[in-house]
Amino acid sequence: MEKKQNTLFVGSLAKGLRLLRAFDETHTELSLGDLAQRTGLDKSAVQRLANTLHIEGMLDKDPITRRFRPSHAWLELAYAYYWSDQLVGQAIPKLIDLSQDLGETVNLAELSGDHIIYVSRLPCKRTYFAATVIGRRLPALSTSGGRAMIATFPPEEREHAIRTWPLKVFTPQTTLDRDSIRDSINTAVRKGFAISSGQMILSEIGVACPITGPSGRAFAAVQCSVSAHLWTPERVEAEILPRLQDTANAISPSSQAHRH
Amino acid sequence: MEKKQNTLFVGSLAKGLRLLRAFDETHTELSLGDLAQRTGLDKSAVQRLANTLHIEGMLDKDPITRRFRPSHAWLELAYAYYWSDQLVGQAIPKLIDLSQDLGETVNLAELSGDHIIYVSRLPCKRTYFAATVIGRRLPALSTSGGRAMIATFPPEEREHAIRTWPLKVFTPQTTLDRDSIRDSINTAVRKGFAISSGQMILSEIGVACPITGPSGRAFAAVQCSVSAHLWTPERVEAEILPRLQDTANAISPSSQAHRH
DNA sequence: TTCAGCAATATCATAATATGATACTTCACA
DNA sequence: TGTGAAGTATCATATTATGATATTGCTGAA
Repeated sequence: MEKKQNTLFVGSLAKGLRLLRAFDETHTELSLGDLAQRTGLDKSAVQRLANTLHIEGMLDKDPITRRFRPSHAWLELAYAYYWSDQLVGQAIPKLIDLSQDLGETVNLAELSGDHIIYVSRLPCKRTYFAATVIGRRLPALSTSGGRAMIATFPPEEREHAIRTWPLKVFTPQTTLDRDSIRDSINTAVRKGFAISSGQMILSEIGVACPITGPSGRAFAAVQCSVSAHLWTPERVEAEILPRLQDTANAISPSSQAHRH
Repeated sequence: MEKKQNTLFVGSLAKGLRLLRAFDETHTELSLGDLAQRTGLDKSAVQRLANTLHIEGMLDKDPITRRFRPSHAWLELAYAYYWSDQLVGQAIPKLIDLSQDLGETVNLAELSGDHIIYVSRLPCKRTYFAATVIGRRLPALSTSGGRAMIATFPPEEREHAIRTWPLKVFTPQTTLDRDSIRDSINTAVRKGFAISSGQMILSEIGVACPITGPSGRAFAAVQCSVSAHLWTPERVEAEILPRLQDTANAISPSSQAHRH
């Protein structure tokens, strides 16, 4: 079978993780066959691995359909994550204040490679389900939060990100033109925040401020989403931005190292 | 080494999962030695497994302290979980409405064995960090949500739960007396909701309504927490309960099977 | 600076463990 | 009742994980 590098690598464990990652927003319930297909693993291997994950409580098994689903243990992992991320503990009370103050949806996003990931979300109004779920990963270049963070990078890195980081179409308005993304980020460099419209969801305006530590480089951002039917970018800048910026400034990451 | 049952069980995978579970609220950053100690695994095994988890992106490694931490992938798993749990999608918009309406913290709890697990939390006021984190598991008998659910069980099962399910002290007011818990649950049977005081946090009042499907048996509950300094149980029942109950009734689980 | 002590990392012969082909069973649907 | 697809069980084989040991690198004390 495929030889995975050296003796410090446990292949069976890696394969088991592939089963877990086979589940996503469109694959919520998978049979053995589905799992084999999605992971590219042998039928017997999937059988054994899935059985192990089931016994260990990582997968629920529907007794009638025999299909597997993520178990509550997946939420327990998120629980452990939250305690390990100091920034979240720092930020949560201030985000609550902000969301109550603004009456609009407030998010905490962290940089995760070339994507952002929503770590905390406080919905204040009905929105799409996808806008309420934590753990969502989006291309950093396409989000106000990502642009706000990239704007804090040194120029060469900034340019490298603009040139090479991935893009993906979400709405007809999603910008795939890297030059206009560069303009947007340059504006963020000057102004200290980023605004975007309709990138992820049509008629949605996003505004974000970076959370910068002593180094000046941001690994996280506070973001606010509002409806373009009720707001204009100008009003967002006038009414939302000041408090958003105060909140971002008040959340200073404690001195310890950050994930990269 | 320890022989784990049959040939349908992949020991290495199970061991890898043990590493993941070694992280919790008080163990947020673990060295190889820590991991070996907490999992009871051999030093070499831990080295290989942790290395694998790191390569696969499940553990972040601090380059200077060499210690491991949960990675963003743990949130991605939560993300996948949310899409797989139909109840959450059903409930979220209604919970948002409710929290805006009440101006108080609202939670969605599901039954997970003999514990409840918080699946969705909408904090409206500053609270303890622990009260904002999803994935928290608590003994069902000690929470208003758990009692509300148990109250929907057939009498024998109810009694079995009251007699055997675990209890744990969280505050000086946490009830360890199963007779008084039985009283509380019996009240919930009659009234259709449960109220508790100071069980998890001092000076906190919790009120919960079960979410019942066609079978009449609940696997989830909507719960609201308020400060005992500002509320009395009577006022909670008069002012919060009606809207809480409406919300719980409006969230009917779709017909598919539930995790057990 | 040197040294001691500890933890992380690398190596390797061994056999235990995962492998995957195959056969059996169950279930859904015709 | 029959057919096919999917889940389940078995087993001989050698690949893969094992864990003892050696090496390296780091931290703090002398």
